[in-house]
Amino acid sequence: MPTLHAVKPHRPLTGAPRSLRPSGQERQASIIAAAAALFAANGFKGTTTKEIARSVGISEALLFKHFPTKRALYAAILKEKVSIPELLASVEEAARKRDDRQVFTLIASHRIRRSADPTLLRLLLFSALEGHELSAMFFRTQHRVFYDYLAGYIAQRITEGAFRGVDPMLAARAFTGMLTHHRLLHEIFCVPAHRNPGDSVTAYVTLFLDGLTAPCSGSRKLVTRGKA
Amino acid sequence: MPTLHAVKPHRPLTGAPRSLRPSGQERQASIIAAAAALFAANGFKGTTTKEIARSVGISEALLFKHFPTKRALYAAILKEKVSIPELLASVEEAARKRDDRQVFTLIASHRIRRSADPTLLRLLLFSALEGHELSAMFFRTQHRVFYDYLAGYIAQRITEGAFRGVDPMLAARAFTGMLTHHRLLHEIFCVPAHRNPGDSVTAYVTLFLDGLTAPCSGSRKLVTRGKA
DNA sequence: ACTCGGTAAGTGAGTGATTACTTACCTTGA
DNA sequence: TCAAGGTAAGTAATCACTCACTTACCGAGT
Repeated sequence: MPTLHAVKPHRPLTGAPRSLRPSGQERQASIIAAAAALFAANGFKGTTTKEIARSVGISEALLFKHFPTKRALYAAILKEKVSIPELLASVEEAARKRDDRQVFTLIASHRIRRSADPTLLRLLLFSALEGHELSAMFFRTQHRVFYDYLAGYIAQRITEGAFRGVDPMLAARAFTGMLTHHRLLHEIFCVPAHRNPGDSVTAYVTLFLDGLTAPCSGSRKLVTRGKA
Repeated sequence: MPTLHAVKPHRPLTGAPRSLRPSGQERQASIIAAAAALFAANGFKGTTTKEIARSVGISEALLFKHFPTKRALYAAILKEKVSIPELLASVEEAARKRDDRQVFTLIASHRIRRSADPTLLRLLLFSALEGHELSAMFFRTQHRVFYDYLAGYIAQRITEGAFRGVDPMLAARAFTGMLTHHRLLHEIFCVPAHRNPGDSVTAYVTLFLDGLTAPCSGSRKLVTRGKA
C-alpha cells in the first residue's frame, strides 16, 4: 500500500540533472493529477484504468504498483483535494469590523472568481451522485464550511439587530446557493457568462443584502443610504 | 426497430381481464419506468442492461427488442421527461396582478415542495456530467424555463420601478439558484431538512424580495410596510 | 364451435470486446 | 549487486448485444 504522507525526497530537488526515470513519489503525483482530470471529466465508472495509464504515459501494471485498486486511487484523489481553504483570514478580519458587504463579497469572489480548480465541482458532484464513501467529507470541506461559517456570522449579526430575523442557516444556504448555481450553470451546463465576474459578485451581494424590491417604490420603503 | 408513436391498442383497455402477457406498449412503459429509476440512481455508465432487465422482470433479449441500444433507451427516457410544466397558468395570473410575493412563492413552492419526481434532478445532473447529447434540451425544459420566465417578469417590474435596477437574468438565476441548491443539499448531498418546506419557501421569498439587511438598522433603511 | 396459422411476446445460451487486476520478467542507476 | 522502476502478456469477470428458438394470443375459415 502506497504511503501518501511520507515526505522523503529520494533525489535532490535543487537543480536536479533530470533523471530518465522519475522517483516513485513524482510518479504518484503525476498519476493523481492525470487521474483527477479524467475522473472529473467522466466520473468513476466512466474512467478506465487503461485511459489513466495512457494519460500518464505508463503501463497499467505500474499504475497498480502505486495504487492497489482503482477505487483506492480515486480515494487518494478525494483525500488530496480535501483541504480547508485559508481564505478565512481576510473574511474574519472583515467580520471583526462588521463590514457585511466585505464579508459576503470576499466569499462570493472566492467562490466565483477564484474557483481555481475547475475540476473540483465536477469531482464533487460525481462523487456525490455515484455515492462514494468519501463524498460526504469532500462536501463538508469544499462546500459546507462556507455556509456553516456564514450561518454563524449571520446569526451574530441578527442578535446585533443588523440583519432581519430569518433562519441563519437557511439564509447562508441561500447565499451559497446563488454562487453554486452560478458555477453550475457555467461549468456543468455550459451556459455562457454574459458579464464579467466582478459585476456578478457585486450584484449577488447587493441582491442578498438589500433585496430585490426597489427602495423607493410607492409606499413600501424609504431609504437613506450611507455608501454607494 | 420498435415504433414509439403507434397508437394501436391490441387489447381492450376498459376493464380488461388482465392477460398473462402485457402488450408491447405496456412493456415499453414499464421498461422506461424501471430504467429511469436505475439511471437516476447510478448514472448511464453505472447501470447495466442486465440490471434493467432484472428490474423489469424480463430477459435482456426482450429489452433489446424494444430499444435497439442502451443509449436509445436512455434517450427515450430523457425525451419522455422533457415536458414544459403547466404551472405557468397560476404564476401568470399572479404576474398579471403584479403580486410579486405570490409569483415568487408559487415558483418556489413548485421547485421545492412539488418536486414530484425526485429522480429528475439526479437524471438532469447525471446527463449533464456524463455529457449526453439530450442533456441541453433536458436542462432547458426542466430548469431554464423557470429563470427565463422570472427574468422576463423581473425586467418588466424594473421598468415599472417596483424592483431595483439589477440585471434581470442574474437576479432570476440567483433566485432559482437558492431553490436548486436547496434541493441539491437534500436530494444529492443528503443534508437533512431542518424545517418544513412551507417555512423554507417563505424565508427564501422574503430574503430575495426584501434582502437580509434589517429594515430599521441604524441609518440604512426606514420602512413602512403594507402587509405582514 | 373449433381448429389453425400468422404474429407479437418472450427467452437461454451464447458473441466478441472490454473491464480491473496479475504474473513473470526485464531495466536502470547508485 | 540489488532494489526500485517498469512492462508484455496474460487472467477471469463483466459488458452490450445477438441468435435460434419457444410460447401465447387472436382472428379467419369451415
